[in-house]
Amino acid sequence: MDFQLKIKMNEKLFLRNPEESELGKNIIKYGVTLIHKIGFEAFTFKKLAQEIGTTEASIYRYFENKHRLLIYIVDWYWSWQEYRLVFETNNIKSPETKIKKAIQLLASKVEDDVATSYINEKLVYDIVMYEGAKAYLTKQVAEDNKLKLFKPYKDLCARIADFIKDYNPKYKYPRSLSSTMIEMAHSQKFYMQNLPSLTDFASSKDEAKIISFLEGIVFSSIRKA
Amino acid sequence: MDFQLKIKMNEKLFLRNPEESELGKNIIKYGVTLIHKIGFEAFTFKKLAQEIGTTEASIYRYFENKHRLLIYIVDWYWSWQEYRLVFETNNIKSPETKIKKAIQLLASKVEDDVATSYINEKLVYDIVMYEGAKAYLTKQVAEDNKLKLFKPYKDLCARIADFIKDYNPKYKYPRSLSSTMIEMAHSQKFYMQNLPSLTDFASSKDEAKIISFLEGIVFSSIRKA
DNA sequence: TTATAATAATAGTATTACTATCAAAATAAA
DNA sequence: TTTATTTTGATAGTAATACTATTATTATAA
Repeated sequence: MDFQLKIKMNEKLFLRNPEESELGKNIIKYGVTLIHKIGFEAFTFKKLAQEIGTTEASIYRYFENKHRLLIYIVDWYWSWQEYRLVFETNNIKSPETKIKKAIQLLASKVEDDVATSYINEKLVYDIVMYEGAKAYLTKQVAEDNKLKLFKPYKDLCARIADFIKDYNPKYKYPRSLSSTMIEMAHSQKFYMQNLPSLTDFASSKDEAKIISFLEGIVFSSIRKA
Repeated sequence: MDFQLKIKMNEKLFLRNPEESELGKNIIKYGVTLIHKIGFEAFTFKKLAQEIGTTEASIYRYFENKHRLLIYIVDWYWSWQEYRLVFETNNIKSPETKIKKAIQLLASKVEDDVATSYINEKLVYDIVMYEGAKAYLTKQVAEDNKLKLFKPYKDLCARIADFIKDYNPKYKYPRSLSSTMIEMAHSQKFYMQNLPSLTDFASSKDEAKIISFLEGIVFSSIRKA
């Protein structure tokens, strides 16, 4: 048995579908490694072209600009996480277990999944942690939103919000709690690694504590009186 | 009686102290309005110079680059919020009241305070909401942190964490809860305005709901069993 | 085999992110 | 009040960024 996960990406993200050619896949693959290495601000299509052994102009045929490529990567990540969540919670009844699974998937160290050939999930996880917010923290957020570029994030958020509603239909803020949980899974980890005094977690060994912290927040909030 | 709030800024933020000259104050004042207007990505020192009626080179004598100016503004904001918190919680005993005050200060619409002459707090609030995370989401976060550029944020976080510890000394994650609360006060508002399906808040009229949501998260987490 | 589509090679432009120099103006010290 | 010092303005210049355009070459599909 040999399965391969294929995520259908929003067509507005690209000018030419990167999945449909070697060059396209290389743009994603080396785009991920290069953004991971030098950061999104220093990242340029020229540097990426050198890395791949192609030209700037060729990359511009796939992506309008580097911001779109960032959203592509981030979208891919949220879709991937949603897929994992659906898979892992399948056949599970208990909303509590489902919520815990969600937290665990978002906050645990990512293993290099074999499900996708040319995308390194570990690196993508870091990119979302460091650069993810930059996808929407822009002046064009309204335009980009109209093109549904943030749908994967919203879908994941809605799915977890549904678990929360299942757990306690009377809780008033399921979506806000869901987005809080998702955001904090990533940013508490960023803080832990870079600004540890903003957290109660010391080394990366403290991953279990992040999970305990998030479970605490979520379940104490939605516990029925 | 006429008081004026003066915040002492970290010297590493600038090459020349902008508070000590007209030009310097204009850089801050019009820096704030211009970043608010066009966003941090599109913002350049050249455009700012045109706005002020000075030259690019003159601005570079105050700030090494636009990222430092952003941190300056963001730092000013966190210091200002901490000052307001200290002021508003003075003489209050109850940690519960103090925590509620903190939430209210962070999540409520900012009134244009007269305490500071040349800085428009309302605009700064929006800048922190839209651009604040970009201050630390960079590859140089470690370096910048060594220069103590994030101290104001950490100080505020630590202060609220202390309230939490007062409320319940046994709660295990006071700092993470504090940073969660601070972050979410801003980002739930951003979502409400731009990506409302990530929240349960509709219009900006729903500010009270954000406060109720945050209070729910915080107090249910730290309530003693 | 030819048509068509994708890529490489090259060039070019406006803007960004600075640095350098020197003169003019404002301020402080003698 | 003159002189010295500091701050600003004016101007120039550079390397890199963020693109667009053109044409030749190569791969793929009809």
